[in-house]
Amino acid sequence: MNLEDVARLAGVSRSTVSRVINNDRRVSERARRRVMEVIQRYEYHPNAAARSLASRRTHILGLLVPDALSHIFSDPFFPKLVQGAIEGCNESGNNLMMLMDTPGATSVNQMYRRVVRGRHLDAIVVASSVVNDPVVARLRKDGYPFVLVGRHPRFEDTSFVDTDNREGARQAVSHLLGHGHRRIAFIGGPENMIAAMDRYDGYASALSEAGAQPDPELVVFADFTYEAGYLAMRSLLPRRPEAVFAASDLIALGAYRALREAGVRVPDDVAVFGFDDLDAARVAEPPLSSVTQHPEELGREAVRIALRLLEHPDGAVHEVLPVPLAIRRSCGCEEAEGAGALPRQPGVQLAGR
Amino acid sequence: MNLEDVARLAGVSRSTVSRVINNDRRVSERARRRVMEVIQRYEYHPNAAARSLASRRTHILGLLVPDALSHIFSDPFFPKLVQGAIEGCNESGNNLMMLMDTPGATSVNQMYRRVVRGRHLDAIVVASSVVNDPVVARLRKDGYPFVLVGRHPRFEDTSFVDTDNREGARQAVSHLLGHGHRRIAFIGGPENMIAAMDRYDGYASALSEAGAQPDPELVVFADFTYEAGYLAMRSLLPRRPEAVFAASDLIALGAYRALREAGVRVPDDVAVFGFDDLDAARVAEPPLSSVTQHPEELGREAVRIALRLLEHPDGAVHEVLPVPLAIRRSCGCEEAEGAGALPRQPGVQLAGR
DNA sequence: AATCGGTGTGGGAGCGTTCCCACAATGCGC
DNA sequence: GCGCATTGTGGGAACGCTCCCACACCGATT
Repeated sequence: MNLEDVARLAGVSRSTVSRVINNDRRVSERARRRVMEVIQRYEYHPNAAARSLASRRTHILGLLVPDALSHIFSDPFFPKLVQGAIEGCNESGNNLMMLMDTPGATSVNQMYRRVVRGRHLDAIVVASSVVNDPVVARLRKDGYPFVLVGRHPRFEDTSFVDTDNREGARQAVSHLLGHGHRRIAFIGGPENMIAAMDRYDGYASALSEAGAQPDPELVVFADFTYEAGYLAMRSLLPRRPEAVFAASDLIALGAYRALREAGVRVPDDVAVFGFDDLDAARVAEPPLSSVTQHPEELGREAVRIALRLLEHPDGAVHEVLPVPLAIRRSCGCEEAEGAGALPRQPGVQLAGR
Repeated sequence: MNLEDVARLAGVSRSTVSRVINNDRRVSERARRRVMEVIQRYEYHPNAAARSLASRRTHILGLLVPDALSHIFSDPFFPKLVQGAIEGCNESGNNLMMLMDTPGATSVNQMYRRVVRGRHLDAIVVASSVVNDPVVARLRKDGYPFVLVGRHPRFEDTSFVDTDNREGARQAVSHLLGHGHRRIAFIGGPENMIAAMDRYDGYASALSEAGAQPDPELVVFADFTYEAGYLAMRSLLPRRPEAVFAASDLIALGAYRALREAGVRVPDDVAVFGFDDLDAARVAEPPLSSVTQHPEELGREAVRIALRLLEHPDGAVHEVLPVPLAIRRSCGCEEAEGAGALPRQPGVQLAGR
């Protein structure tokens, strides 16, 4: 079943059918109706390959995520980002192709050749977040349309969406300062990740607003993981911080563990603030105050920007998403009623079989 | 840059270049060398659309995951599955397209039309897991190549990969029985999920091997979530179980919470066994014994089977992956040295900036 | 009555491959 | 020296669309 077949069955020409499909308005109502009828009856759908070949548009966007070796998929950030990107594609009639630099089998080089130079994609969303990703430079050189998730320090003319990491961190630390804490520790992510450093900058800027400055003794750069948070907190304990700002919830939860083992109470002895607002923050004990970010939004917006880029190739778009604080008990606040506690009613089905 | 250009530059015909690219052996060594040189120099890569159009192969596989409304992405299962599927594609020179039935925007119907009938894909991996998924019936009717992640109770002639849910559950419960427990509770997943019911069957079969049978009082069907586990455990507490087999680690961790709140010690008062062996199981307190499954393997194998299906369209493949137990402390065992405890050495960088 | 812009329609060319058939060149047995 | 596989090569047709140009037809303008 192809265009020609539909045309024959509807008694019109190939061109007319094509116009109907592409919503060209220069088609009589009568012709349009007859074509639509045939299309409906035979469940016709134009062949994607032929369409791409003729129109030079594949309606496929790529999403490049970091290599599998990293613990990247134990953090819900990427899954949510993927979900948002798929939604962004669905709402615009596009498709999402996953690109991942799996170790060994396919080098990023091979993948680049195959996918980018093979014209498989209309544009690409790069969610790699490491400062010196060679892919970015290459995409720029090839003039390939792409959008970054997470800003890039150089390359002002490159489009990106980002969470307002700096401002979120600043607010969180200001909040801790508001509780009267002065010795506020920082447990951060890898120093080669822009988002991680932006959060550090926010921490430093909140302190400086209060007339203080970061105490190197109270600052640790680690990984965005539970284990790293645990170890970092253990190393910080002897320095007697009054509060801890963790650059991710996973880190904060690892810190919880170290504090619990040391018999230190949260928030009474040490206040804790996280970043991400994962589900796990809500159900932690005590519920973890955290900076809210929405990776789904990041994904969805990145796709939208990529699509806009195809229409207006010049004109870089920079978009920064807001980061409200989710205030719970771990910072020392009384939690608002129902803000996150577990429900008390069973509401689950109790049954044998 | 296209085939013809390469041909001209190499002083051969279009056909010869095509043969070189497709590893056809009927090419002289001399011609092959000259063609390869040109390809290398200009970084030529064949146009995907043209290729698909002529060869009727897109080298794209689809991965259909359940709709976004579900909490599906807070469980690491799907992310890992996706990762495995990407690896499977990369190692075979294919690409992975994500398909998700996002609510509203695009109905599964539209997506089906666009992607399946538009010949966008060579085959599709269905990871939906609900018994009555209408997509499965439709794919069968259309004779479209597809592989299920998770077995399907009907449709014996449909290929699938699955975790050995029944056997994993059986072994876990046998293990608990081996510790001398008799009143073993079960907290399961949704009753319309095959995997969830397979785990229940394993539970029941372990009991029956021991001459017992499930006590309806001790069986709860819930969701694969932390909250559901928490609520289910609360409802079970009055029934005084000696042990609990949770059909997922998230459930088990929710149960931990309910037990802790009630002042019940694990494993001293109640032993707990989970399913999945998430990272979180290893770092839980006490470390959670769990049935190990590998969603990455599931994804990778599903892709391999899909590819095999393209070569041999008849001949359904059924593959069931083994599920070793990860024994830790929550079931009452002494944990093996280093089997999962958190490291004691800092090993993180301590620094200001 | 001749001219004009606007609207709907049809058909040819082209997108960049693969596949098939034709054919030249080579080596071999007789 | 001839036929005859075997090997390497070239070119046409096809894949199923989109895009562009040509043209028929209409009512309105001169």
